Amino acid sequence: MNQSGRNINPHISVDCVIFGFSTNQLKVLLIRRAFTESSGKHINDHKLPGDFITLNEDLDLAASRTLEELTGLKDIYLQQFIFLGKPDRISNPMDIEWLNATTGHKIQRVVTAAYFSLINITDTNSAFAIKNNATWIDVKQVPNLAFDHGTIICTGLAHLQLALRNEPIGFELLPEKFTIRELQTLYEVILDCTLDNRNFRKKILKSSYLVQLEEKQRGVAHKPAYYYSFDRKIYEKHKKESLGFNF
Amino acid sequence: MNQSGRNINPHISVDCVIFGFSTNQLKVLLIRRAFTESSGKHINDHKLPGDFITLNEDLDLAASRTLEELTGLKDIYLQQFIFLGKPDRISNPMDIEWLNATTGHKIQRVVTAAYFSLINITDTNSAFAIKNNATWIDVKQVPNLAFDHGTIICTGLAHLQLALRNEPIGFELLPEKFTIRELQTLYEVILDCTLDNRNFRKKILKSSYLVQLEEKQRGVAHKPAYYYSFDRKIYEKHKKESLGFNF
DNA sequence: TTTAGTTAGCGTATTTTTTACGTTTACTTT
DNA sequence: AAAGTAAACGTAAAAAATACGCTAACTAAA
Repeated sequence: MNQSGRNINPHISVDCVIFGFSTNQLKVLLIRRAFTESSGKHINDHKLPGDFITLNEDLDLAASRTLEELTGLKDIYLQQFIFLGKPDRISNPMDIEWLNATTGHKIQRVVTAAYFSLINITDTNSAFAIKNNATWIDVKQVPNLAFDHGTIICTGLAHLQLALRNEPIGFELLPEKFTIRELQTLYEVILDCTLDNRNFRKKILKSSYLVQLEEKQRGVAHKPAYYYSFDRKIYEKHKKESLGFNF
Repeated sequence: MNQSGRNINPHISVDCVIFGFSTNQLKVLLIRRAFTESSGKHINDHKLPGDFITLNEDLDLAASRTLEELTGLKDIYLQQFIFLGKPDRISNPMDIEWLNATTGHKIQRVVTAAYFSLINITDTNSAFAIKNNATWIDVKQVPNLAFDHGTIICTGLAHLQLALRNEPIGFELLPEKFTIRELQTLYEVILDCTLDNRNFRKKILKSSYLVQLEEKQRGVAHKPAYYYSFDRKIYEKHKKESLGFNF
């Protein structure tokens, strides 16, 4: 089956670890994959979103295209974190059969650029996800995945953690306005640690780019919290390079 | 000229930003490129080390191969940092002509995996570099380079800085035994900052993986410094995750 | 209406780290 | 022997991080 399948480059693909934050959990968007092998065995598992690039497509644009197909959103936070180039990384016959069937190409060797992206789940249009058999799954409850996607997620999470330590990218996962407790919980689930609420709020309120709104929470059985928003312009203006180093 | 050139995959390449530290300077290994265009114009510039992968070669192994060809060393510290996938990133006719000539392929679109590596320059066998027209150049004095290699170096340096803040990888650039002043200078040139020698030594001597040797410097016109070595086993054993975050 | 439960927010105290800087020691050169 | 220089030892102050108490402010239950 030579060159009669989709108009793709069958050697280069992008995979996306799409992180979202909801109900105090860090979640990842996975695609349910269901098909029947030639042997008659029915497969029902999950995989990461991703696709082969088209013949002349920019890798970053391919990743953005994948995100938009699943969420309906443009200009989503997107960060490369690893590329996978072992010649034998696709060796499971089931995976090979599935790839050949879905691309119309005889897939051999694939080099993959992996990205992680951050989305506020409530911004997404669930119709897109439903149409593509995509579902949000708690990062701590990821099932066994196709290909090397489990490993990719672990690596993506490590890169997300490192990035979050150095830049306030967590805001990409939150709605326009949020409470300090929501921000703290976000940091706790991503960094997998426990933070003291009193020390956390003191620390982040020292920044000039966290803006307290006049609006407070409603309908909560405790003292209502103020809402805050992230002022990216102030952040970019006062962005300071961290000069410290761990030793 | 189809498939009659070198036995390579003409679509995927690796580029290496090889950092070395010498005479208190962070240096990068560049390849001098000299050839005559079909128009008769003589080109004499520099480029990063790199190569196309062979047909079934692992990307990481291709990068290691490139390093070994230039330095004679195996098992060098190697870190991926970016994957370049814009379809039009090779557009300079001179670069295209050079690629076609040196590969024996009609090169069109190239996707490149960029790595940075860290080498103690004195460990290298200069015969290898000489043979390959490679020369060490101060990172602050890099000339205009072929392709997008200038951009790749800048990005590589940023990744090196981030990595150095989080892990003591600077030791890869130093000899087996070194003084604290050498380590400090290394940090200063990579992070592009000035550190107080008294505070720097206090900080790093708190770690258990910096081992003071009995040997001291000789032939210096001031109090001789003690030599130290980096105990990787102690480091791996006591490696502690940094739980802090910048805000 | 009062009470209970819960979290937000304000706060103090202590510890740790960072930063700034002085001084003595120990070598080579003059 | 003196001078010059950097290593090493050190103190002090400031800043940041950590630990934790307590009051305020809401809803729900009694």
